[in-house]
Amino acid sequence: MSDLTERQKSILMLVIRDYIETAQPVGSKALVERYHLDLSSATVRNELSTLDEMGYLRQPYTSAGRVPTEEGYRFFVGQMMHQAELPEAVQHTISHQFYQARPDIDQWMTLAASILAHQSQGVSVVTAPHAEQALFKHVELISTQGRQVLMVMVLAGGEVSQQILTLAEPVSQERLSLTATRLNGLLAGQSVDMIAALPARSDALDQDILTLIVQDMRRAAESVSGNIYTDGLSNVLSEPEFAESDDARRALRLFEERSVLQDVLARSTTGSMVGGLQVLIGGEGGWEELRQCSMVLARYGVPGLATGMLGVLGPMRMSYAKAIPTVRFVAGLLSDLVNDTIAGE
Amino acid sequence: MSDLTERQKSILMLVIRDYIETAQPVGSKALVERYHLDLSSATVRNELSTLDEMGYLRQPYTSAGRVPTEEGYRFFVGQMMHQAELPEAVQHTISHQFYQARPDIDQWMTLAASILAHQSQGVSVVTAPHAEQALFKHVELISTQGRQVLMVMVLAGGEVSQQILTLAEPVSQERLSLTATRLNGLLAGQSVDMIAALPARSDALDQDILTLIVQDMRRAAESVSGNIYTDGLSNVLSEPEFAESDDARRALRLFEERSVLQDVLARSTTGSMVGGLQVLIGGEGGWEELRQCSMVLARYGVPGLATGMLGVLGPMRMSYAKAIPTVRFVAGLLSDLVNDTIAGE
DNA sequence: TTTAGCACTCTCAACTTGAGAGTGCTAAAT
DNA sequence: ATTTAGCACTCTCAAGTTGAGAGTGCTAAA
Repeated sequence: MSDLTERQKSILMLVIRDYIETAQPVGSKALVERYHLDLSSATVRNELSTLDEMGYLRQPYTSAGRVPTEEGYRFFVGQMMHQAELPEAVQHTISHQFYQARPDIDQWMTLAASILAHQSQGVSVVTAPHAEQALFKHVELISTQGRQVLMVMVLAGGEVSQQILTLAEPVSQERLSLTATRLNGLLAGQSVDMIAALPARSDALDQDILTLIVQDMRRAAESVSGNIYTDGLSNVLSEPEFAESDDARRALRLFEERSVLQDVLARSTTGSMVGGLQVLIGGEGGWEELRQCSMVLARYGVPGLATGMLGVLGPMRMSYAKAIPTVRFVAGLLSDLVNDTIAGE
Repeated sequence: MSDLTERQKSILMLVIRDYIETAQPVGSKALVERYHLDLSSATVRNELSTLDEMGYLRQPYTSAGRVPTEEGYRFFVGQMMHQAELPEAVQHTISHQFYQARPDIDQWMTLAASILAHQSQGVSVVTAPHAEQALFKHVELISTQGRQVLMVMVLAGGEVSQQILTLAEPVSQERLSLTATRLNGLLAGQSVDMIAALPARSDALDQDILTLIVQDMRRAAESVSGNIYTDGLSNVLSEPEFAESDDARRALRLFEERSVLQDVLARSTTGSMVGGLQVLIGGEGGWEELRQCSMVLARYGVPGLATGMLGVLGPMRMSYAKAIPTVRFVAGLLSDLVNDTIAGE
């Protein structure tokens, strides 16, 4: 399939680049003029026609200009993937923002989403780092009032979950602290399954908390990540392909009902993975809702310990030239942060 | 201004109700037919013309039907305010959802936002309950690795904040726990200002943590609330008045850049407050971005201890008949939950 | 006070039209 | 064997044009 002449390649790239900029079908004459090609429009026309037959381009209607097909975009991305690098100045600005931010996972995630959205002019998605296997680290019990207790649990990897529980009868803060200390000693470093397999505790309070801990850990394990951070949703509406309100609505909905999004991220180990990045074009993999969209995704973090995903979603003709290097760079940055925070020195 | 005859009132109500449903200017003939009035269209025409002069209605262009003015909506809402109640069946469904949800503030907020958005077909906004004055309750220090420490702080009222800090040199978990215990004893129940005024601690670690605690409490105090929960953003796009993409974009942006939203919520003690609810019509109070919008807002919680805001935003012709009772009911429900969780038995 | 009748106004959707851009093909030129 | 010029043809899109429909205000009669 890749038996393209050099000239064909460069024409194809130009067509796609032009279409990404203008969102207009691009014709032979315009191409020659705009890029000062040393060819006549007729020659270009012949080449376009060949590329059309090969499936890289198509005409939205008879005698209109050419528009890239999914195949075309795939070729384009393939070329792009290796060359693209973020300008150093931009790299510095971004790094700076991260190291200046308050050292808190929530802040980092928000910042990452914001940067991705701004740089790529698309919609960004970031999930918090998340351990494949939840390991218990610490629990804290804080009496708020009467029989209400706030339980704060920390997992190895830094995930924190909190929950309010109501006890059968009031318990003093001292007793809660003792219970917490006891459980911390007992459970440190254990996995959910190990904890679940523990023999029942004689103390009723211990047992209650234990049950809750297992519940919480299970929940933490099953969700890709409780929190998905997004930004740039309003960018969707500036794209001409979403001017027809109905498509835009569906896309927005996708982001509000996180479930679909979780699915996409979870299954995204499939697909063509190049250089740690993954580009899904036209909703590859069967997401009806994303048929006109592309995603640039990357996994970041420390494999086996704690990883998360991040990426950019945009129309098929999104600016890959910006999205790809940005996603790559931010993924690297977050990996470093996770590494510093969680893994070895 | 309110010297309207009964007939004028009922015609005005009908016009507005009709316009809210159809989004079309409503004319005299259609009005008579649709609501089987015992009047001729000519009579209605005269009344409409009077209402027009009084400033409750206006014509978008010569010889078109009538459309409500802001004044008109205000009248409509005034009438609505007292009568509207949520059907019992719906009340039960909603309560049920709350008591079935996991007892966790985050869950409750998300649920509230979701319910408001669905019921009102608008965009919902909910802020977490937040104490006017931050009182320290508890701090926990958890060593994650090397010199990295996770600090989890709980305020009276249940707000939890977490932050990662890097120490100058590694410290053992034992020493961290001791420090936490010491600080907990020292600071329990104190306000930021009291803590800030404390004499410097001799122990360097103590002092570092203390500084951080003050910082964190200050931050918690100044933001209306760190987290603003929203839902139903995609509903914006289904409204015909936002079909022109540019307005919709601006509205969406408003919700992404939380800063403006915070402002609106913070300043919203102004405005006509009836029965605990507040209805802002046409961006009353000078928010250019909200000129075509209305908001139904309520404060919930335990005054003086912990309160939050919740509300619905929609086009000026939003369904007040749904939004008002829903907001009122959910506010009551959340107040109960806050009360159960935080305040006295 | 209410109503019928009438002339008038204005919008909106449907249709028409012409310019512009683009194509494919063929035959000549390189 | 390529490349190019020329030409007839196709299709879209934006700009007018038009007519039906809905609505109004006014006047005069009930």
